[in-house]
Amino acid sequence: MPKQLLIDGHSLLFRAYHALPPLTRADGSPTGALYGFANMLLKVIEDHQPDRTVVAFDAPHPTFRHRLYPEYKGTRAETPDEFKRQLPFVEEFLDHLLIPRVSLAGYEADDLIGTLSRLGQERGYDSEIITGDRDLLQLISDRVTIYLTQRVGMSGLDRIDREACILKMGVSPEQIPDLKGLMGDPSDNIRGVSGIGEKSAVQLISQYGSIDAVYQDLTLITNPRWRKALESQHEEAITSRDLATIDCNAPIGWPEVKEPLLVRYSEALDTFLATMEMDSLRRRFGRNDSKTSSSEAAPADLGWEPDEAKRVDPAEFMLNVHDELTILSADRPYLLLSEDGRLTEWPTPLPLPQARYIGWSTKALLSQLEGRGESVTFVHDGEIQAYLLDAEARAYTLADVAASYGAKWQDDPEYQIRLVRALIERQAQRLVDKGLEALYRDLEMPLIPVLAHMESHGIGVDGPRLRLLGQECESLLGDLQQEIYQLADCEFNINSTQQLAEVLFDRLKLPVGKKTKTGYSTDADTLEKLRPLHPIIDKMLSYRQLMKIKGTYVDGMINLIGADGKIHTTFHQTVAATGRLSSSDPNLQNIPVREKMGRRVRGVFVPSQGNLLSAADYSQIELRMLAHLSADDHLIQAFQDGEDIHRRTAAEMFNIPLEQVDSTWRNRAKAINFGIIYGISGFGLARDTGVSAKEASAYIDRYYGRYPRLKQYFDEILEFARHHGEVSTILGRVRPLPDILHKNRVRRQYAERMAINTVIQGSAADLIKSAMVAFDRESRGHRWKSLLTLQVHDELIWDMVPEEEAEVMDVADRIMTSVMPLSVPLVVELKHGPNWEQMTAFALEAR
DNA sequence: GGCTTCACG
DNA sequence: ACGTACGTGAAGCCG
Repeated sequence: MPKQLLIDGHSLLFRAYHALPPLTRADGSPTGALYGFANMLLKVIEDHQPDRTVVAFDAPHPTFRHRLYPEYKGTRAETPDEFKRQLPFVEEFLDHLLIPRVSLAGYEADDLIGTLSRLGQERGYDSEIITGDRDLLQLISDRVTIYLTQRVGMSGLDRIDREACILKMGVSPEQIPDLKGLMGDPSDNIRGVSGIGEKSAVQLISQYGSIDAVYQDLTLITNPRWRKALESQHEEAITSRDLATIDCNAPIGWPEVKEPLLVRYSEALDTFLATMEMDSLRRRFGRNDSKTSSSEAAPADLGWEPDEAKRVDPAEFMLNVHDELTILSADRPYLLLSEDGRLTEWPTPLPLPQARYIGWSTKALLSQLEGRGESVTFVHDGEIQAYLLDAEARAYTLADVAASYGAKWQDDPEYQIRLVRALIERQAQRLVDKGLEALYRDLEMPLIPVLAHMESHGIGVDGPRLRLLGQECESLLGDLQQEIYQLADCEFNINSTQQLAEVLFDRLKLPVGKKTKTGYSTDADTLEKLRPLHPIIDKMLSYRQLMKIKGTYVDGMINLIGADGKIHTTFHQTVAATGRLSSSDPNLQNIPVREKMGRRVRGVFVPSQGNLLSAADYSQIELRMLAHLSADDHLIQAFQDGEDIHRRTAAEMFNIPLEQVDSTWRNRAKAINFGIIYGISGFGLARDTGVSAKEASAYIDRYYGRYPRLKQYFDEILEFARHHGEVSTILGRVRPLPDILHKNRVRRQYAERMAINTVIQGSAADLIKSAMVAFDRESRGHRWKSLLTLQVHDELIWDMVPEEEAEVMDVADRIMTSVMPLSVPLVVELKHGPNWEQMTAFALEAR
């Protein structure tokens, strides 16, 4: 049965208006309600998958209300101005989506919705109605369902069918007008019978069935107060009931819906959203259908090409999808996918263990299968494909991607399997078109099982030692708390930045520093400046540090130790827009290392019994990558000479002999080198080094003076970005940069820094991922017991069998330094130890 | 759920 | 005159 979605426009807009903060455009005009409305609308369409959608609005001027009643709506609050001003935007938004909207002078949205549900029924449509107005419950039938918006928040709808209506209201849907006729409805200025409230009305209507039946014989009403009220207000009851009855015969026609897709993307819509400054919405549906089609955009010539020999003929590549022996198909629905990629049904043993499968979020599936001692080969993963096609989309579930292709959603496993296949096929073609198949097939796909193994192996944690560290923090925190209260001469919540600001800046009259959106900042930088002014600052800094350790690393991690005494992080392959991995639950890529106390957290990470931890980390990987990409002679020479790069930069920039560079100058040069990678600005550099902005700008000029090719290369990146709206890494990974030509300078410059940083950071990510895949391939022939367990951006860590270390690390070192030949040498530093804290450098025997 | 802070590369 | 360093994840506070 086809279904139509009927939306109560004002109701939804009001919900959005109240649920969201008063967002505005840069020029101050309000857009919060529009933004909320748009998101709710899209979500509802995505969730309900209707065949058509119509939005009904109350008449703009309810003067000629046909249901005659003088003060109709009189008690409703005045429509706020910001709300009214957004209505035209909402209408324009709907027009762009080609969603019909209806309104009619003298009629409320209720009547139009009632009429539309009747018209729909005549044409074979079921109706689902989205509203916050309970009056509409009277429309419920076996063909009509109501979804009520919640009173708080924006998400979540309450599905009301006949049974739910009886449960919620105490009467059946068709009895609602009679109920209102007795109890009234102040919000609609329906008076009802005074003296009869909700409880009484429900009792009367459920007992007698209707107002007419109640009045059939008032002597049957034994409650004298009810009888008197009913006797004296018969006319009132009838009028009120008629007022509460929705008119399903409003003089409107059946709106034509021309567009077969659920949500239609167009340039005009994109322009509209840009004007409204709603970039998250633009991304939500814009990107997948328009940008990718202009795909003659070649990846930037970045000086390094993927191995030509590894490239496949697109036809052969597509074969993986078409070869019905090897794929998951609707005829063989073995794999049931749910939203989060969880395996819900999988026969044992596997039907075709040698087959090559396709799927969605396959790392999660692999891990579960591994837990059952089975293994499969996935040749396609729709989530990874979607990420490579649009690294900014940020949501790649089957439902998200289906929606972006305008596909319908059905909560039916067999349908979803057909959908997976169709989407994977389509995305595979796009990957080929965009020149991304090598990155996809030779890097990201083979990386999936590598990550799955790392996750399932986990890393050992010394639980008792972690708990002990927690206790130590706790006792130190207790002391610090008392000292802080004493120095402040009052007790307050030290964890509250607001309360702390009050103590520091109001009570203690310390000078304020930078501001945040909500008040004065109390971050470590600000506190550091106040340190000499008051002894409380020192205590605060210690308190913050310990609190972080205890809260995030001790308490947070204790809960995540598995039954095997290990921690199993989750690596995310489709999160970071630059191509890096990320880690969560817990995040093992940000375990403290810089400060002494925090470092002790590292000490609780241990190898398996009898093993040691071994690590290999790339030295200065991003700067080396930059030297290669920019082909700057000076920078390349610096690395070829094997010097300390920051010292060398200081010497070059400040004209000091290499051996005379002291730590001050070296640190400045180091800050500049970092700044370069981040897409440097004079202000940012000044902020981080403490020199004046003017001085910082002068340093940048000197830097570019010394490394002229670098400046030229950055200009080339920006030029490319402006022409193509995206940049690419060394392996052709693409990041869209929609703001690169933005009229707002702040936004534009942010995009420019992203452009530069993404090429550098992303290329470094390509490199270490390549090394991981290559190492995995190489290690298969060796049957080592040592296993790779962690990746921290430029570092790999193994749970190492001591006897295997020399061989494993020799292979690792060789692969890491040679997997991607660059014009500068790659250097890997090796460390090992009994835990992650006490790691010492070691070198391999010369071979 | 947004804001602030802070841990890492 | 503006108002910025890049990329992440987690925790506590607050409305």
